[in-house]
Amino acid sequence: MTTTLERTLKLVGDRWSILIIRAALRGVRRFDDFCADLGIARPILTNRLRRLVDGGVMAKEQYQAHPPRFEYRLTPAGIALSPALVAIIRWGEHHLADGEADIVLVHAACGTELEQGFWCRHCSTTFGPTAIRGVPARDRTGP
Amino acid sequence: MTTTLERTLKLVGDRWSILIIRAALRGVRRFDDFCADLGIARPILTNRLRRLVDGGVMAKEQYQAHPPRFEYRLTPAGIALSPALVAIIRWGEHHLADGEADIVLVHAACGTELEQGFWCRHCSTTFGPTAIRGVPARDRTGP
DNA sequence: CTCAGTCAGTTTCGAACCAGAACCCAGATG
DNA sequence: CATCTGGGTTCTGGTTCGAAACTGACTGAG
Repeated sequence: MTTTLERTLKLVGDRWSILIIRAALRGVRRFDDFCADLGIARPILTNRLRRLVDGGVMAKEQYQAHPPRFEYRLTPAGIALSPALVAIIRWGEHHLADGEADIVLVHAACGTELEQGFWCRHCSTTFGPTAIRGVPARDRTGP
Repeated sequence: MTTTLERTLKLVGDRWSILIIRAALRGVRRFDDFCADLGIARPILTNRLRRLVDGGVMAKEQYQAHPPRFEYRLTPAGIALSPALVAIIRWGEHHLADGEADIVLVHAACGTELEQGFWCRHCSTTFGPTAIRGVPARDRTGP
C-alpha cells in the first residue's frame, strides 16, 4: 500500500528538501552555497541532494572539468513543484506568521498579492477545495 | 534565523502529518480510524495529533462524556492547507506515478482535471511561477 | 457476573536519523 | 613547498522513529 502521495512525501517530505528546493529556485547551485544559505550540515546536504537527484527533482552537472566541480539545478519536474511550494509558503505566512519579518508573495508585474485557485478549463471557472473529487486515472469519464 | 517556512515545515513537514490531514479531509475523525486508515503506529499518531492541535491545524473535541472520547477535526486553518495538499498530490501524480492505481483530481461538477494557477485580481490574469516575487510584508507597495 | 471487545492512549527498546566537528583529496594559488 | 577552496566522507554522541505489547476505562453479549 504505497500511494503516490506517500512516495512523494518520502522524497520531499522532510524538513530540508523543501528548503533546498526553495534555495534552488532562488538561484543557489553549489554545495557550499546551499550549506551557507540553509545552515544545513554537510552530511545531510550530501544525502538530500543525492535523494533529490535520484528522484528526478534536481540534476547534478559538472560545470568545470579540471578541478571537477558540480552544480545542482532543478529539473523541469523540480520547477513544477513551485505551486506546491508557494501554497505551503502562503499558508505559513497567513496562519503561522509572527510579526514583522514575513514575506508576501506578489505578482511581479504589479505587486498585488497573488491568489491561488483551482481552474476548470472546461467550465472556465475557478472553484474552491470542496468542489474537488479524486477519481482513479483509468476510469475517468470527464469530457 | 527561523523563517515562517521553517516553522511551517516543523509543523507539517514530515511523512505523516500530510497524510493525516488528507485523511481528515476525507472525513476521518477518530484515533483508531486514523490508525487503520494510514497504518501509522499509535505513539506517532498521538504525537502528531498533539502537534497539529497545538499548531492550530486540528481541534480535539470530546464527543461523548462517559467513556471520554475525542475526535479530531480540521480547523479552518487546517482546511486552508488543502491547496498545498492538492498541489503536492498533483505533482506526485504527474511526476512520480507508476502505473494504474493513480488518482486524478477533477472538478466535481464536470469531471475535468483541474489546473492550478496563480491569479492576480488586480490584473485579472493568471500567471506562472516565474512571475512571482516575495516582498517583506511591511513595505509592500502594490495597489 | 464474567468474558470479549473497543477506544485512546503509554511504555519499552532497538533502529534510523540528526548535528557538529574533524578529516580527506584534487587541483589552484602564492 | 604550504595553503586554500570546493565537495565531499567518517566519526561521535544525542534525538527521534516505529513496531509490538501493555494499560485502563468502559460497553455489550451470554
